[in-house]
Amino acid sequence: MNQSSLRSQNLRVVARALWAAGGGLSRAELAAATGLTRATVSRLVSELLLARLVSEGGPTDSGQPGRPGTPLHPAPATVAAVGIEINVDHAGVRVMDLAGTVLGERVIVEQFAASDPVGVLRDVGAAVAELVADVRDQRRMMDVCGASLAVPALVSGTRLIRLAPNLGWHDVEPFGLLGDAFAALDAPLLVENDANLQAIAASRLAPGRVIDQADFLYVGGDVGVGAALIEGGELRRGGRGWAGELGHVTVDPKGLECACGSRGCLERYAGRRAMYEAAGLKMTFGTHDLVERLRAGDPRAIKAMDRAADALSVAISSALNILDLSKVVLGTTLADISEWLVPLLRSRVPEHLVWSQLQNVEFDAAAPDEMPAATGGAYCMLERVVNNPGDWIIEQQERSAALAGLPI
Amino acid sequence: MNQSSLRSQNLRVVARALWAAGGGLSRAELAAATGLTRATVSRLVSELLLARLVSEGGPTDSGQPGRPGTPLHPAPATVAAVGIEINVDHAGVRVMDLAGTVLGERVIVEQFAASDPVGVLRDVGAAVAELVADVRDQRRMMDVCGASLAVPALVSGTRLIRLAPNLGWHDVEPFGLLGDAFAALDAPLLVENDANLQAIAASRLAPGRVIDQADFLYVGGDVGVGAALIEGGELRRGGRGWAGELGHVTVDPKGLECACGSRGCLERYAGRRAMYEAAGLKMTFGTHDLVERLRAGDPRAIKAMDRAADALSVAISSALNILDLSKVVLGTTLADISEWLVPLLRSRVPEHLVWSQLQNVEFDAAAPDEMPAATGGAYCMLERVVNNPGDWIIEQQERSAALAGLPI
DNA sequence: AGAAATAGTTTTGTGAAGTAACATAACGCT
DNA sequence: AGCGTTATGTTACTTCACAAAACTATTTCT
Repeated sequence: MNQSSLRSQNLRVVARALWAAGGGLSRAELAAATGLTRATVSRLVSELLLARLVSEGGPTDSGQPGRPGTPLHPAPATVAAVGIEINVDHAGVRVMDLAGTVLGERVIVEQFAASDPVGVLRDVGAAVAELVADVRDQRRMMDVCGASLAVPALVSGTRLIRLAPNLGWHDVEPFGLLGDAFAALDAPLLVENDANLQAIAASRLAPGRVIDQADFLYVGGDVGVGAALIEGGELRRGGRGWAGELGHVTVDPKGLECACGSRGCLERYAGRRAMYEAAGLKMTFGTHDLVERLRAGDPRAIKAMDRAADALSVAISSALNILDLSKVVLGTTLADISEWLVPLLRSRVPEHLVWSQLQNVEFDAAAPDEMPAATGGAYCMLERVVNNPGDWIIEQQERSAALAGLPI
Repeated sequence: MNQSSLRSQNLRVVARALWAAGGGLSRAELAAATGLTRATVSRLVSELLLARLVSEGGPTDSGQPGRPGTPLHPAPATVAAVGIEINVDHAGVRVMDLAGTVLGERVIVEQFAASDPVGVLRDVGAAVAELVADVRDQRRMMDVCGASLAVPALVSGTRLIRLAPNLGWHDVEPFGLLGDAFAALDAPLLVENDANLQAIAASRLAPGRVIDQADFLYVGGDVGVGAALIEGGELRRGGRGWAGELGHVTVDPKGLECACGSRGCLERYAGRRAMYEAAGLKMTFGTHDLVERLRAGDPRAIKAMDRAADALSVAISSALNILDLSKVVLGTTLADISEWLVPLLRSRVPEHLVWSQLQNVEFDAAAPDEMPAATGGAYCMLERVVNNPGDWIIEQQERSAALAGLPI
């Protein structure tokens, strides 16, 4: 470490403090929050202002004596990220700025099961480029700091989709397939498992603004069951990013056969397809049908849900025993039926826990969001900037230097 | 962060680089390894030499032209840590220096099941003080930088034993019970679950010297089954330090009843007690009897082991799916029978894994060690010094100032 | 013996944050 | 309105850690 890394470290500390508070802090308040002196904070803030990552608010009437501070905020609509999600029954794109404001979005309801990745990604890439152009037209100017692509898949590194059984994709490298218009954005792309990004969305109110006690197991269900681990507000990806594969945890070694070759996988009981089959329903977009049946008290639906709860209890308790977590957040399909599911889990999960005498388990449903994985992905890319403002500033300087070097 | 934290950060970087290499690096080599300049490394090393954390070796005949470098080593026998472990059938104490050399040890073979924590801890504390005094007599001088106490228990924070079913202890705070002679050492005490510390021992060759690819699930068996997670050479403790409770993961929801109140817990099949019962053996110290029967090809023993392997396959695969780990290290009891166990696990575990097509699972037995948890605990306390040499130096200065202020 | 090569030290320079004083801008009292 | 009080933000100067470069020391090779 040298002095310049000290500087960028403090730049980061200041930025994180401002984002964590959701903005509205003055320089003096930031100094108090970070332990740095007002002079140092002033200098760092002026750099963030120059880079247009932060903007100054109007003076506030505090009612206190003394010179009022100028509140600072994450800069609106100057730097933005694109979140993309592709799932079995829909795709979605969302553009979000550093403040967490959604600048624009598109949803495409369509079946992507057994689809052709080349065509799908080309269309999605074009839609992204169009959406970004629209947003840029409306607002004055906007830098795209990154894009994320959420897929129900095992992803290798941050680029390669190894296996997406429910889409019928394997070994797809999306970056090249999103097309020239997307490439022209010149934004880094993060390819990531959808449950991982949904979990990030569930742990934050806005980019860099982690909710209290953000240590939980996220369980999101769709056709399959995906899970992810949040510890201290951070996603635990595991070595290859495949952590949280709860869907194929064995809940009954003598149970139902699964497409994966094993027996008694959680997915065969608590996946959306499994529950719909057990409830005698036809698969459609969303969970409207199942919720309606449950609300009506349909015995087959209730039985399907009960069986799912049993399986989930075993798998979730295993995860909690292994990970030492005491909070579970349900997302997507499972959030939709949480009204019925959570009471069952609340009574059944502790039966399997070593420490149920010492600590309660908390169950929660994630806030409703049409495209939680796109949201989480956008958070990720925005936080790359907030967590490394120094790198972003240098990158931008290089970019504008390159532009100046190549006159139009 | 300020300049002094920059300094201590670099002190740490240098110390970690030296320890990671196992010593023997010259200042110039350290500079190359850390990216700092030779001048800076020189200054930092002189500080470490002054604090007696590092010592200079004799000149080496490299055969290369140019002035030969002076190799630096972790200082032997100047700073040491005490590792203590208490388990069902034995207790052990080990004193280890910064180089990883065992300066002295004691083993007490005795039954501690349903024991009185007050008496046990008093005796152990006295044994520790005696051992340290012995070592100090032999060597010139020695600072004790910390002590660790490993117990088969759920530990809260780093002090309180909440629940140790197999010892019959609950809500014990060991620090005060280890006695005045122990307190006179004036060393911080870390109380920790035994499997956690065994896993640390399994991930290192010496203090601060992490083995390659130190990402694994450690599974250690004794009366119960304990597990722990090592990721990137670091222990993942979970929020309360209870991570890795594999022993009570449900491997069969309709299985055998367990003392914990649940059914089909792993421990009921793969714990030492369960295996001994199934093999028709009487519990004794160690696993000698079981190993002998297995070697002789006794069918009951083989069947017991096979049933354990089945249960372990389910629990381990759940853990690997959830954590995205692809390596398992077996310790203690399970390491003793790994010759028979590992081939079974190698074929059965992948059946339950989502990514078994994409990645192999590696199984290993931990290196034999009479008291792995004491070793791991000593590593922990020694690494506190290596990872924060600046803090240690300040602490020592304060200590000697206090001594000077209170003349004998 | 002298050149080349490498190790470690010394000196000087740079840059980041701390310190302290000051300018600025509000409130409140007389 | 005028003045003191209080808090914010800025400026000039100091401190300190690391970088750069020159220098000394010690070895091998020719």
